[in-house]
Amino acid sequence: MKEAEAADPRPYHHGDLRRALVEAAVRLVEADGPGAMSLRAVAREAGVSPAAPYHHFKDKSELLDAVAHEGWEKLDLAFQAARDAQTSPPDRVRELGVAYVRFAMAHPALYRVMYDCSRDKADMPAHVHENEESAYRRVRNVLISAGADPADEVGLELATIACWCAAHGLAEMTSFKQFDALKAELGGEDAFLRGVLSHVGVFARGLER
Amino acid sequence: MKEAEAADPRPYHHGDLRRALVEAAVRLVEADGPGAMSLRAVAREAGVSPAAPYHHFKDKSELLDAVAHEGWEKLDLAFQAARDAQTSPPDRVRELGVAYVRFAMAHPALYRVMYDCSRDKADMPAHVHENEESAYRRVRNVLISAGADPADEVGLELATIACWCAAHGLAEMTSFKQFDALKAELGGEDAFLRGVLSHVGVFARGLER
DNA sequence: AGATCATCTTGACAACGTTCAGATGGCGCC
DNA sequence: GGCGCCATCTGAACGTTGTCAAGATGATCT
Repeated sequence: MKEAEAADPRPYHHGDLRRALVEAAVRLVEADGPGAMSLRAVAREAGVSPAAPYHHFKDKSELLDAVAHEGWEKLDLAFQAARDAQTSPPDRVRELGVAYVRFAMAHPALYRVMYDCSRDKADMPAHVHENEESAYRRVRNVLISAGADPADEVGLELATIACWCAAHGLAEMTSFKQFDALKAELGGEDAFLRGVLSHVGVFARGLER
Repeated sequence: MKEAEAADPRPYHHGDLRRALVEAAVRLVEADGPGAMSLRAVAREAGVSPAAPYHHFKDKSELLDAVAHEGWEKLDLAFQAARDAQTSPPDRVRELGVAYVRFAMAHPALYRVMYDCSRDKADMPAHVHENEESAYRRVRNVLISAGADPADEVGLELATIACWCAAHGLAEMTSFKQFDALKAELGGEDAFLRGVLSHVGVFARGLER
């Protein structure tokens, strides 16, 4: 085979399996859900034998890690867009949250894989992925540019975590509840998302103003 | 076999399989994680053949539904305790959140199953489980007793959703990040949880007071 | 007692993850 | 330029899983 699949160093025998496998995996995950993604199906899709993937990934879970990595990169792209939008800094925090939830709604299966992988690697103490970390930093920086005090390490971290939690919670929630009535009443999905994200302050009642 | 397993109507042949299966399933899930729970292992644990469960559950997923149901009931118990605690109504909202997260931390695998099941049944339009719904109502009622306006349907629902999202997000987060440094700095886990839940107000900056 | 019906077992099937011995072919070395 | 090496891929196999169909078992009702 001399297909010359337009890969930079034109590395292997096949063209560039590994890349082909990851792409096939992402496609299958997004099409039929994470549960339906079998190693054999991925190999089939890529046109290789069921054992071929084992020369590029030690495990099925390592393939899923690669899929998750792809997801974090896409999320980072969505963040970039929201961060560059021309809104006032405080609004930008909220818009980042909206962008996050919209990403999860656009790629529900991918989103699930991203978090499943994080969970399964939680045994290592204080381990963080690069991409996961970069997304975290991005939120943190927007908070600072929105007026948070960079010197208050603890407060800043708590705020970042809180943002993340609310956005992640809402993202998961919208994946199995439609809230159609609410959305209609509020005049659209965006209004709904902003509404929820704005309202989380209820937890703060009685503390911290 | 005439074991007479102390079941109310002493219903079946075996004693009360179904109950035994659900309990074995919960045990296995909590012990080795949701992924390690196989139908055959559950049957083995209960001392029956691999096909026996199919007379009580149409699917593996239906067994998992039962496990999830068990989980929602346990969560409801934890809520009950937090709701009956002698705290001022506004604090009670936050303590409900803390109780929720503590439940998730105490039963991480069960918690995961609860949400995986909800997700997988999201195809039905506007379908809600009874237990899921009851937990939802409970939060809503505490919000009302904490001073929320019961007449403002939309606002109340948004607030309930927001509480839920923040708590669920934090619950998931703590399942794969330890936050040990932060907890130490704040003087304990409870302080950490309260800190995050109190801080979610950042999303509200620029909107809603 | 004898029939009925839910309950449980046996045995089978396809699909899966994973492994291992061997085929294949591109690359550097002489 | 020929040769050998080693990464890459194949084929076949093993054990396990979810699921199903056909038969055995035994409690319950008349």
